[in-house]
Parts: sequence; C-alpha cells; structure tokens
Amino acid sequence: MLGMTNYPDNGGHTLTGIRDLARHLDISIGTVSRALNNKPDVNQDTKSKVLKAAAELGYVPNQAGRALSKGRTNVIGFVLQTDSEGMMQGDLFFIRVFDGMQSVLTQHGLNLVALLSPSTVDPETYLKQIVARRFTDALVLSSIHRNDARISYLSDQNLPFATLGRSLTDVGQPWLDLDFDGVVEDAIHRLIAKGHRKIALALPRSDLNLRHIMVESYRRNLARSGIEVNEDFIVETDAGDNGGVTLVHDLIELNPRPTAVIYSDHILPFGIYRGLAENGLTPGQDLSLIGVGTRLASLLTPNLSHYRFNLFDLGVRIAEALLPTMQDRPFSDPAKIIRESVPYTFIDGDSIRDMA
Amino acid sequence: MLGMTNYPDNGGHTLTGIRDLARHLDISIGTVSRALNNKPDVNQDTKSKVLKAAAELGYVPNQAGRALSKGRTNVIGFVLQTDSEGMMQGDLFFIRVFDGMQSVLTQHGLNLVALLSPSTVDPETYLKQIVARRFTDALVLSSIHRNDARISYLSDQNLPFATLGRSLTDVGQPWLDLDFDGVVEDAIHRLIAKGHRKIALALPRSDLNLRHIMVESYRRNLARSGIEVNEDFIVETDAGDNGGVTLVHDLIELNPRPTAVIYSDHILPFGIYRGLAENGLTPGQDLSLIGVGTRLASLLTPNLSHYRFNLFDLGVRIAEALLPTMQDRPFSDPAKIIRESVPYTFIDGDSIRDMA
DNA sequence: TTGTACGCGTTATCAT
DNA sequence: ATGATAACGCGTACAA
Repeated sequence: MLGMTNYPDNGGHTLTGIRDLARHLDISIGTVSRALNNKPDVNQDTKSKVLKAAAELGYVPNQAGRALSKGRTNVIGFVLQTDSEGMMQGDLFFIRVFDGMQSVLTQHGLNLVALLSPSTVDPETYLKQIVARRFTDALVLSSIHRNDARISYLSDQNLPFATLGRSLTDVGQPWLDLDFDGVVEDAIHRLIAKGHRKIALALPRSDLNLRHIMVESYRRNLARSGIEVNEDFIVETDAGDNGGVTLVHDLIELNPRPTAVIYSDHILPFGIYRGLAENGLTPGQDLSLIGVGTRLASLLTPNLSHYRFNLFDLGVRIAEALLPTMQDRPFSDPAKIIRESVPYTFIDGDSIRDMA
Repeated sequence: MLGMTNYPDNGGHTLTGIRDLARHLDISIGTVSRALNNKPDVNQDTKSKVLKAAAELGYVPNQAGRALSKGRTNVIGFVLQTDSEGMMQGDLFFIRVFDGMQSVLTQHGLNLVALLSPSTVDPETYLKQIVARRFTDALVLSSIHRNDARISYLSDQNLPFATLGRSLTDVGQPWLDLDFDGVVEDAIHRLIAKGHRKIALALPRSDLNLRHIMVESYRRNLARSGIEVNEDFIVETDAGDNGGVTLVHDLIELNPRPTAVIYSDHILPFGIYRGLAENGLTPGQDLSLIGVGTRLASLLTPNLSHYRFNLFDLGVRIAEALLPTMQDRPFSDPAKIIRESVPYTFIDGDSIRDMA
C-alpha cells in the first residue's frame, strides 16, 4: 500500500510529495515544508533550492493532507440550488459572480467551488453534509428565504459564511444583496412620472426574501406618492417565460386593469411580450414593463426599460465580505461586517408608455 | 492543539468524530469505522447501535481524513471556463447538465462540484493545480478544442475524466457531445428539400471542436447532395446577438447571396432577426434560418425552426460515462467506454422558406 | 467479532 | 537552521 495511489498504475508517472522532495534534496521533510511555506527560520539558500526543485518536479501540496494538518481546506463553497426558482437564476448570472469572487479569493490562496445542491435532496440536508465534512472553510448561501434555517444552522456550526440576500433570520453574518428595494422605488417613481397610477407588481411564488423586500418597497413608495394599494395588483407568477405569459392573462382580466407592471425575474418579460402578442396587445403600449434585466433584454423589441447589476462587482464584494469572517487570516478585521446592496443601473428603453 | 478546530470557539459546540462516537459507545474506533462503512465482519447488533448513535450525534465523516486514508475524495469536478465563448453559454445550460449528473452521482456517494477556471488564469495552469492537489477523483472538461492539451495532460496524470465535446487529441477517454454533426446534416436536408441550394454556415471564431464538426458535416452533406461548396458561405461570427447582426451584414453582401444559414449559437438568431429588420428584410422569407436553440427561441416571431437538446439527459450520460473510468468501484466496467452524441429534437417553425 | 496499531501527506513542536 | 516526531481523522491489515 505504501506509496500507492488508488488510481490505475501508469507505469512510473507518480505524484511528487513533500518526502520525495526531501529525499531528492537529501534534507528533512520538515525543512522542505518550512521552505515551501515561506517560514522565517530557514536558510535562504536552502529555501531557494527547495523552491526550485519543487517547481521542477511539479510539486503541489496534497489537498487532503494539508487540510487534515492545518484544519483548513482553503476552499470556499458557493451553494447553488439547481432547482432554484430565484430570480436571476441562470448560468450567466453565477458565472459572472464567480469570476468576481475568484478575482479576490485567488489573491488569498483560496479556491472557489460551486456546490450544487441536487434538486432531489433537501437543501438543508445537503448543507449539513458539506458542513460536517468540513469540506470548505466558508460558504456563500444564495436563494435566501424570508426565514432561513440554514443561516442559524451555519451560525451554530460556526462556519464562516455570507449570504447573497438578506433574511429575517439574522445572526449578524455579512450579506450582499441586489438593490431590489431601490429598483422598485425607482420604477414606481418613473412610472408615476409618466402618469401611471395602476401599477402591478409581479412576485415570485417562493418565499425568497426578495419577494418581501419588493412588496414592502412597493407599498411604501406607493403610499409615499399617495396612491392606494390595490391588492389585486400584487400577483404571484411562476419563474421563466411561461410565468410571463400567464401573468399577462392574469393582468388583463383585472378590473381596473393595471397599466404597468414591475417584476424581478429577468426572463419574465420574454413571456410577457409573448403573452401580450397572443392577445393582440403591444408591450410598452398596452402594458408598460419595468424590472430587472440582463443582457438578454437586448433581444426584445420594443426595447425593454430595465435595471441591471454589475455581477462581477457583486462577486468581488461577496468575497470581500467573506474574508474578514474567516479568522486567523492576517487581513482579518472582524469588527466591520459588510452588509450592503449593490446598486442598479437603469437602461432606458421603450417599454414605458407616457400616459400624459 | 488537540481536539481543536481552527475555527473560532463557539463554546462547546464541537464536531463529532469517529473517536467521539467510539468513546460514546465504549467500543473501539475500528469497530465504529467498520460499522459505518458497512463492512461484513461486524456484529449486526453493534452495527445498528453505531448507526443509531451516528445519526443522533450527527456524525459525518471528515472529508480530509477520509480522503487521505482512502486515497479518494468522492468529489467529481466539472471544469468551467468563466470566460468561455463556447456555444450554449446562456441561461440554464450548465445547471441543467449538473442536475442530470447529480441525479446519477449521488447514488454512488459522489459529490459534484463546479470548478471555475478564473478568466485571469491560464486554463491549463488551473487544471494542473486541481489535479496535482488531488482535489477530485475525476473531472469533466468542457469547451473542448480541436487539439486540447488538457486531455493528454489528464491522461498522463492518470486522472479519470470525460469530456463534453470531442477532440483530435484522443487518449481513449469517454466523451459526450451534442450531435452537431446530425444537426447540420438534418438542417441541410431540410433546406434542400425546400429548394435551397445556397446555404451558408455560421461558425464560432474560437477553435472549439464543434466548429470543425460543423464544417465537416457541412461539406460532407452538401457533397452527398451534389452541391458544390461555396467557400464564401462559410463565415465566422462573434458569439451572441451582435454576432448575428454582423452576420447578416456579411451575408447580404455576398454574391450570390445565400438563401439560408445554419448556426450553432442559440443567441445568434436574435441578432439575425434584428440585422434583417435593419435591412428591411424578413426572417424566413428573405433568409431562412435553422440551428441550435433553447427555450428562448420561442420568443422570436416568426417562429424559429430549430434543434434542441435534453440537457438533463446529457448530464446523466456524462455521469454514466465517468463512472466506469473510476476504478475499484463495484459497478466499474472498464471495457465499454461511452462515446456518444446526444440526439437533437427538431422544433418546427416558420423560419425556413419553401423556395419551390 | 472486536481491538490495536499503522499509514495516508502535511504542518507544527521540540530538540539538536 | 535543521532534523526527528507527533498530531490531524479515518480506514484497514493484523492480532486477539
């Protein structure tokens, strides 16, 4: 068993370990380790010799060994729900965010992996597994719910984490969020400025916290403008384009009929456009639309007025929020916990009718 | 240091290890381990006792310890390029594939993680890191190039892997692919059946292997139909909708002008529709379109004739291809290596004009 | 059937 | 500055 991997033998090609390095240089593994880890108490000469040999032999520390010894894995996990119906679901959303996170994490020797909570498994069960296995040093949770047991669980387990989204379950963890509150506020003011009074709000069915943020912002800002809330105008929709189609069906049956709708799912307008067309109606004319979008929005005609977020920057901030929560890092500063919403950018289009 | 994690102390809440379990039950850790791993030589009674206690105390084996001891991690990595301009980047491509993979892998106690090759790091360098650290038991590579050094590298390193896409660099690894060859073939025959003779082919700029598959299929099937290839009809395009717009500009300047175009980027037609409109032309009338699509295609009017793939099934097959390559699994069958293209489904639309 | 003891690759402590 | 050696948590031959 000695010196053997469990992988098929490839005839001599074997992984270089720290003891191979030591033997090769005829020094002790302790010295090699210190050299590799850039410890102060090691001769400059031997240090460079070790580094050189390591590079030549292609030495890379074994993950498991290091993790076991250090008690840390240097792995950061981003938990994704494959069945998530959260807004912004989609590859390009996360890939951008990941890239932003990576750009920060790699500078600290940390490695980002996406953990894919299977749709067949309870999210909390899945989470418990990866936590108990000590698979990662820290986690990022997404698809945050209004009340989210995962948050208190992670807190109990004492695993550093941040959330992408807020929650009523608050253990003082850092969070980042997209400024949906601001989106709804701005949208309402834009619509009102163009003479709209009957403004609908499309909400995701699930208990994602963003739903509550949106509805609260909706009520608050309508009230501030002296417009009474018509509860019928607050409608639930399925995610995706099909949700948009049924949304249109729902909206046009209302009496009075809303003249505009605000939404958070960037795919929704595709269905809305389709649903309107099916009813002989024109987007931006018979129904005004405004909500969160991505570059996919540019595929729609007439142009969609929408809000975008800089996802790369979001990723950067998530990483920056995470780092201080991980102790025994030199740059740690537990005092200030990042909690902020990243700002939106408004992209003007032709999907808001001027009612004047 | 004993019994201490590197995480901040949370006052008593400590992770259950195998030795805690042993002490709790007053038996040896060896027995506990055997019980947990369902070894044959352990008393049924003690086994159930151990399992019960494990469940109660929430025991989950430590990843690093297990990996170090077994030489396996039970982690499968899917390598993603964050800057990939591969086709299919876009909404839910990977998430669907992941879900399909998970559905198989979890049954074998394997865990899928997405490894995100940062855009700031050379993909091969990144790959070498995760391989050498023995982070995963197996890998799936995507964005496969015509000649792909990563393939021979993984083969040399003797790490089980499969590729999503074929390559000239062939070390006998299992691969899955979307049947672009079949798409082009079917598209050509459909077009010819409707009287088209001047058929253009839109290719991605990068050296992804799918590009070569498409062009070969294009030549072969045109030849089979006795149509001579006009080299001007084979055009490179940027990815995304903007690529579609410039594609139209390119095509309408050709003399003779093609009557149809085949493409692989599912976003492209959106740009094509736009580009045609800008020139006062009608999709399906002045230029026929057919290619790979996703559910986004349903947003286009006139309806787009296109091909779709079942991404979940693709994921399932990838997992099934991977499993046999990983040795010392009971279900391993190294003899048959899965290499197949997943079939397309044709969705009929109105984007192909009948020239008769 | 169960317990003991060693090894996995690395880091850290304690001598030297 | 360097070498030996004990952890880290788990699996497993081997002994009992």
